[in-house]
Amino acid sequence: MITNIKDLEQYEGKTVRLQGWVANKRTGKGLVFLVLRDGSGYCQCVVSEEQVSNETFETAKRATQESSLQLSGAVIKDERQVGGYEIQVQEINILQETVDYPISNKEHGVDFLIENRHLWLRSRKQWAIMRIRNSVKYAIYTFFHERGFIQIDSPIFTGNAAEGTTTLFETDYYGQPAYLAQTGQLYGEAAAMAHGKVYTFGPTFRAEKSKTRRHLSEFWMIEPEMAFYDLDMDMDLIEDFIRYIVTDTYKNCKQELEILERDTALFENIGKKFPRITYDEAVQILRGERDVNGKNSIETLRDDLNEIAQRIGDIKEEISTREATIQQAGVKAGVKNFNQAKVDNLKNELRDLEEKQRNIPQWIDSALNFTHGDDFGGSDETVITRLFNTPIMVYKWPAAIKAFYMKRDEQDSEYVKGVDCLAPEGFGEIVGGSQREEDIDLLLARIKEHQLPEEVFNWYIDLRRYGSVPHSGFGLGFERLIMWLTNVPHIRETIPFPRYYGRLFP
RNA sequence: UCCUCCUUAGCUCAGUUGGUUAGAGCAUCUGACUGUUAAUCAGAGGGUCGUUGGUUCAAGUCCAACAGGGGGAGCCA
Repeated sequence: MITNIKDLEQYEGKTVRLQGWVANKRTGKGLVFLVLRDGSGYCQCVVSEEQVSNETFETAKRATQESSLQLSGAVIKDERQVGGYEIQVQEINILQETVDYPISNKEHGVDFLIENRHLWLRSRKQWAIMRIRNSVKYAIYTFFHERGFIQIDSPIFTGNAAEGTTTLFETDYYGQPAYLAQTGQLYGEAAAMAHGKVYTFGPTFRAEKSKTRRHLSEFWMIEPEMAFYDLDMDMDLIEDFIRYIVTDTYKNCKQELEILERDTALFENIGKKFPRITYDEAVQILRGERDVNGKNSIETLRDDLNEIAQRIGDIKEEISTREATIQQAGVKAGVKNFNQAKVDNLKNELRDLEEKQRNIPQWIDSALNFTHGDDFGGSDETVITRLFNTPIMVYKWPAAIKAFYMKRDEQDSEYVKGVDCLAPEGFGEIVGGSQREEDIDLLLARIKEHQLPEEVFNWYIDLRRYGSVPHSGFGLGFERLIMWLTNVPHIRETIPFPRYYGRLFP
């Protein structure tokens, strides 16, 4: 019988049989340490020359990184180990000896790793990220199921370019043009009129030639839609939803978050009420005209700049000291190499800092000169959310920069009842939502204003023709959410096989 | 589409104002070491410096074009 590594605690002191792959190997005299992974976890397996046959010991020495094997041995409790247990090996049987596995335990560049994504998924951090992705997906289903929502699938082939703004993938659909869906929202609205509360959760496609760490061509979206919900109810739901996901992840993915070295401040602050501010207030905060918790956006940025300049000075000094050491006559090879490695690392850090040093003045400039009525850019969102330690809700947006289906504010018709939820620590937008326009005449007027083809929206307009009700919803980018929770630097790491501009394989 | 940076060993990167035979760490192989956590130490092998053209006595280094990639803007989740 085969045991999973995650279940080892049930077998302390007993002999078990494991199967998996060699994640890492270290050797000592008369000893081989194999770190085995089996998909469920990691476990160090010790092969001692004194305790096994010569044949078994030779086999252990032959086991290279990523070789597949089966082994049996006794389960020993050992607090020092990652899973808390290790195996005293008795027998090993190699299934396949791996030669020249491309990914080592040392650092690699993003491009190389993406090229080897099919193998990279085996790595520890990637393993943790995919498990969190799975856990969050399950939590999303649970959250909505517990609240009486029905999960509804929207089509992937659509005939209309929904909001008319973004570039879509065009394809041939039995001789007529069709587009890969960029949102399921309009279909969600139709389903909400059938079920009351629904949500879609599926892949969406954008053909923008974006090359940034926040964009994918194919990504997953969660889009709830609720009949008889106004904007306030929508915001309440967003807040409950985000808090539920974050809390659930903290509770169920402890080991994974540890592997990823995720700062836990987010999880400790998530119980606090999310501040709700209007777009106008957000603009004041951005321009530095209004402080948040005693912090001013512009001053914070200037402090950052000073700190960076300070650090750059320190690094340059350390580099010249170490280089002087290397230059000295009669320096031992070990000392020389050690210092050279330090210098290389420092130079890398220096490059990152100098990039920031170039960027921050632009951020300050963008913040100070922000024009009321514009949409926030990436840096603006960073500047605002840096001042908060919980997600924030920005609502009441200028109508001109939002989609045609958003309902106008009754008191202030230049604004719409839309909301963006921005994640803290500088992360930026994760949710965009709104109350929808339910009046058929107003909706028709908006479609005209936005110069959208009315014919393709006929079915959508029907929803206002027959029993129209106030309703609201929001959209959440699944990968953005995972990126925020795991704090990985690049969205490409949050999906098993990323698709983005220029990338179709593996 | 625009701005910016990069391309040197299997991987990550040094390589100064152009100047002898191209440098390191990791990985691989050999050896040393009773317990390592990305182990460490000693040694060995491993290169058409992205491609093409130009300047020069001499090009990894300077210039041009092209290709590939990173980051960002726009757009967005």
